[in-house]
Amino acid sequence: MKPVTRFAPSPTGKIHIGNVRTALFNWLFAKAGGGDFILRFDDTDLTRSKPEFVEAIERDLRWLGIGPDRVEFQSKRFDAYQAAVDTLIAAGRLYPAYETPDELDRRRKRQRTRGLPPVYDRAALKLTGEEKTELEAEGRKPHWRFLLDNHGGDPFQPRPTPVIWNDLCRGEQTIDLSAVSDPVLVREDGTYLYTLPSVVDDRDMSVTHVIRGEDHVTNTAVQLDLFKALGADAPVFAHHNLLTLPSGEGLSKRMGHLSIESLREESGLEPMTIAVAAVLIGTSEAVAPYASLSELETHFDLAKVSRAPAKFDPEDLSRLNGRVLQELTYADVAERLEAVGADGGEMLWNAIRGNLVRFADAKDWFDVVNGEVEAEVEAGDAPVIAAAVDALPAEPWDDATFKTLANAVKNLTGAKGKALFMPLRKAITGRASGPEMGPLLPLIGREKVISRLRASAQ
RNA sequence: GCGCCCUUCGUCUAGCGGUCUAGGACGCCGCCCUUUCACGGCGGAAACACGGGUUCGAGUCCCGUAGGGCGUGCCA
Repeated sequence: MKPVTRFAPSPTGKIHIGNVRTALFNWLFAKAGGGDFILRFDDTDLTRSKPEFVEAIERDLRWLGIGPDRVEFQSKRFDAYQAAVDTLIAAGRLYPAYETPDELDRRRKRQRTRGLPPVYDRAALKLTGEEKTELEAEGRKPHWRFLLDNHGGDPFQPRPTPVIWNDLCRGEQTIDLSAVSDPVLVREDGTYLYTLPSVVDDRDMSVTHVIRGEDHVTNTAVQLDLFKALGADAPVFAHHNLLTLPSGEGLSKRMGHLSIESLREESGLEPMTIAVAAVLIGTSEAVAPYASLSELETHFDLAKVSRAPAKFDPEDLSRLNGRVLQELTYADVAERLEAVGADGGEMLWNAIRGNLVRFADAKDWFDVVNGEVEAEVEAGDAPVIAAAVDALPAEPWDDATFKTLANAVKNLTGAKGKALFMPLRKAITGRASGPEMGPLLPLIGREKVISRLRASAQ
């Protein structure tokens, strides 16, 4: 059976590398199995969900190369959720409760101070018909809780109720449902809470594999019970470890400069840099500069994901980016170079790609080769530069011309090593560091070289 | 507080009782290449959280301690 996976962000903000980890795990898993990837917007919270975040998330994913096979919106599926609610009520698995959030909060605190797990005591289950009528007469509206399976025990004396599944990342998992509160599925106002739409959608959309962060493991136990209550086959689950910053804090804390949007636009990183880091950190695979998602796919394996949280240092991203850039061929980047006015041909790309940290740096080198440069040379450099003017060979030039020039200057001035090369590099490129001079020199051409040397010899 | 998970070089990790004088990757350091900086090539330093068991033998199994993550919501 072809796998069907989904990524279900709520469009209430921008996504970061942790979200991309989940999205890519799902996308890669689906593609590796020849299946489909669904982008499903969890926009049941109509007030917090914003169309601009829908767009931003789609844009970020598209930029990364993650094309969804289907896009779904939970806000369009309320009928299906209501049908599930009716089914559950008819089955006696959904019951009305009337406590206010304040009451529940106080109750939890009391349990906690007594050293008890803060599990809902199912008091609402004891309400008689008259009591409910009375409460509603007072204007109270119920919220609805899903009655978790107890293995047939007394609901007020829950027995240990292990829910067991084989997790593709974590191996066999066991969660005791008797330590979990009956989850609220429907609010007073009739809106649905995460758990219900998630399960109903996974069922209706034939999702075969749910791959998500380990913060969902308890949810999975509950959802497995809900699948069963709805008479649906449950998908296979996988819970990957979470990424943290070097300080140990979660990624969402510093969303500002770590959103995908900012990594793309402010930091100027390559999509594959983000993808490789997002997928491979926290696994036993080495983080390596793969050139495409399909190449990444061959190194991706849920079983290689660690069970411990992994530290991720944003500082490492720019170095990785340089390695990614270095792997790109002229054919890979020709269009992009053209678009930013930095297309100096294959020779130039090959000359500079080993020295780029960000793609935008290519434009700088294009300008070094084709535009004007301003050199900062020291007084002591003048003799070497002056000698270079005299020694400049006639064209045609090739990669060896710089060596010829350097030797000639060496003979004229006696300068050697750094004292020979740095003045020439600085005068000709306006930079103290950069790609090898050999390939660069013929690209700049004699005319520009000589005028730059003259300008610096002053 | 309670529950679940986790703890090997700076970081990500391999290791599933003897083959571990603990392997790889990134980073770091050095050397080479380059008569330059960088790129590249080669090499080096660098770790089993702690304490008890079990065993002929423990990084590997068990218990405890410490530390970390997650959960414990009418958030997702």
